[in-house]
Amino acid sequence: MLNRVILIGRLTKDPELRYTPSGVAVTQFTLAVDRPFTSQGGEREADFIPVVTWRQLAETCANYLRKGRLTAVEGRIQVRNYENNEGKRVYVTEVVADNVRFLESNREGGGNSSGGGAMREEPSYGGGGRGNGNYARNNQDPFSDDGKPIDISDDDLPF
Amino acid sequence: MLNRVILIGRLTKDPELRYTPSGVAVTQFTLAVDRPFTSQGGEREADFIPVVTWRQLAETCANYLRKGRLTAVEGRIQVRNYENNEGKRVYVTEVVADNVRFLESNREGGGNSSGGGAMREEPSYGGGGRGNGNYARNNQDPFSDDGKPIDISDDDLPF
Amino acid sequence: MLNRVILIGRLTKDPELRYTPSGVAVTQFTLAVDRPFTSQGGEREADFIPVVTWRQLAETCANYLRKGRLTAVEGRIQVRNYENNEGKRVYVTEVVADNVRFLESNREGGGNSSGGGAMREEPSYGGGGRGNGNYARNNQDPFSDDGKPIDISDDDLPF
Amino acid sequence: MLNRVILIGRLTKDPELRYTPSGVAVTQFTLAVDRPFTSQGGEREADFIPVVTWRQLAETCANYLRKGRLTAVEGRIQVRNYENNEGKRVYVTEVVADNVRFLESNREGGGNSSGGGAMREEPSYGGGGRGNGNYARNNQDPFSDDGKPIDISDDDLPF
DNA sequence: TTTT
DNA sequence: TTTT
Repeated sequence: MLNRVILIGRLTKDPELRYTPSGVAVTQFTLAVDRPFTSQGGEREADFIPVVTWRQLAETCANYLRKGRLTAVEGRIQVRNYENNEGKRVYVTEVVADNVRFLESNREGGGNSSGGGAMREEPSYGGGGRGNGNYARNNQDPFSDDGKPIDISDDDLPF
Repeated sequence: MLNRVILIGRLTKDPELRYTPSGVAVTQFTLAVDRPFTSQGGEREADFIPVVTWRQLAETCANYLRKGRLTAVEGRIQVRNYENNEGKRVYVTEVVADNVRFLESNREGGGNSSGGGAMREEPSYGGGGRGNGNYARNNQDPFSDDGKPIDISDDDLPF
Repeated sequence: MLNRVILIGRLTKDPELRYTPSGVAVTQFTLAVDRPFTSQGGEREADFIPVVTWRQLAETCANYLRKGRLTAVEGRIQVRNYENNEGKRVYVTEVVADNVRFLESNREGGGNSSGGGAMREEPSYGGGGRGNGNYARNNQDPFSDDGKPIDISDDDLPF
Repeated sequence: MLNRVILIGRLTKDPELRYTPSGVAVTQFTLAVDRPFTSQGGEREADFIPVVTWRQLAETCANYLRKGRLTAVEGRIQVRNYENNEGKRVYVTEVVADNVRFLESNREGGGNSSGGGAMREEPSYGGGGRGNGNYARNNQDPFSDDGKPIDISDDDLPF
């Protein structure tokens, strides 16, 4: 009934913009979120949390986010599942973002530090597809555990 | 740097209380959280989100939560991984709760509706283990995707 | 840049539906949110937090919420100010809700306990006014500190 | 029953560290949080939200936060009230923080941009007072509406 | 009575 | 000036 997540962390890589078959933009990235404590043995001090954004927000994220940038994400936890090529059901947990805040502007080329852009998704119930439709089916998918792309289809559209 | 989750949903089963080898109580359950929208084809309208609680909070949850109860959970997303029996690294995403609210009291036996108990974890940095130490190694683990118990060890203690 | 609030509490009174001069529905109510601890002297164990909802969500809240009902609210903190009749600037802090969950359905008349309704605001940027326009200017306003209605005007529309 | 706030904004002034009569550290500051939209008339595009921190967290905030710094705050909404010098009950709404993240390190003197410190409050139920006890009773209080200090006393301790 |  |  209620499902809300807020994260602040850093991108582990540059984000990856793709399009569904019907041309809807999707951007995925992973946030490294430092834990507030250290483990006994000193290991594992961050969680690596997959994030998905859709449509206009996806395009803005692809344009402005880069590896290492401090970023705030608001969204909800989604557990989707699909059948992998061995016929096994695989569960993927990710955060579907509806609000992303760029806490660090780009530093290269003189580096303004004037705040950082921002974006909030405006839900478009039944809106038409955007984007150019070139679905990068064979892209490396950082969320797949077997190095194969996850089939992101229009069925995965969050609304 | 910041990792906060708030969920309201219903338990898919009775919670499961176990103990780590050193005797720390752990309770796991899954929350079914209805999505605010319906999918095009009418399928998949809830997320099933695994939740873990530790120590005193684990024992309170095991005592008071039951299948179907409406429950609020506050915590953080954790991504742990372990090697399964085929030598493959498996990633487990779950919510480590530090606050659980029982939004429905028990209905059986006359059913008071007087509010419902509550529990907030008091972090005990370096505190001693509680519980009786009988680690139920062969219990069915609802989080495992292959029907085998996940090795929950003291390394998984969140603080 | 980010402003998110989640509350679970009980209504201190029935909600109050009004309309702005241009006919936009507004519903206000106060949530009593119990604190997780008791004060030394045993006093003050709840916060009383004013909540505002707009448009369709306002109408749904007015229809379904009642005094005493357990309710979850998601929104943002807003600090507005206005000049009172003594020419003094008064600051009003309230939660502008965009998501309200009814955690208890109505009990009277046989009492189904089958979940409770829910509502999420769909932001309508520049949308037309709804409602019948009868602005109850002389209604008792529970948020006013002097028994006079706070001038809720179209300037207060959150988007 | 549940009361959670997360804010990202900038300090409007340097924070102010004081001590209660029994020597407990308190730091107050105001966060300017930009709204995600602009008003019709172009006015009021930020909320100015008062924040209070206690004990160790208060001292860390006083040490590291400065006017203008981008800062994340996690906590709960608190509505306290006191009687002002005209015998009138005044209501003060503020966020009691238990987690503060410094999203910008200090820029002066070469300016590292290496992440920023952080602090999470460890609740000390019934713990003894810290600090040196010099309660600055006549300090200017930024939260007072009449230029007089609000009586922050040990009764206001959040636990 | 405010931040960038 | 409050809810259960």
